[in-house]
Amino acid sequence: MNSPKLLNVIIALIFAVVAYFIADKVLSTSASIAIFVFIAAFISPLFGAQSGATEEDDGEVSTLYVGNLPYRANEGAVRALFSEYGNVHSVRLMKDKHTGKRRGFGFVEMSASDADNAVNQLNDSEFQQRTLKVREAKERPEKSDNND
DNA sequence: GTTGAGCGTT
Repeated sequence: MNSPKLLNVIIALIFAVVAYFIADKVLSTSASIAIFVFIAAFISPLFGAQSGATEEDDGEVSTLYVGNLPYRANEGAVRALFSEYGNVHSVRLMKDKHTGKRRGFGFVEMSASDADNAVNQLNDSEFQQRTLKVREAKERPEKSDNND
């Protein structure tokens, strides 16, 4: 199960240990325990969300390719736009790995049925005074969990 | 700080 939330949990754990050492150096020993409990309470919902599946799962999630996006557009606007046509699972705007500038295209993950509707509605449509190009993603499977 | 067809990252 590869999820970005898992990374947040690991970071939270490291942060808890670091906070424990810092609290142990600065504050007293009893207080350091309180810091650890405080951090533990912070990462508690993270574990619950991982084993509880609190997010709505429609089962089938398709990845949509969105091109011809304006450079001033952000993921929030794209997510809001696609949210009008269906349940948006995730929105990722691709940026250059060297400069960090937006390349003008991104990927939107949403339900298969809603995604098909969003493609037919948002494809060649006007967004931020620009014509959007919405299509199904060519590569990258949704199931990236292949372990022998 | 720029540009304008395209298919991507832990």
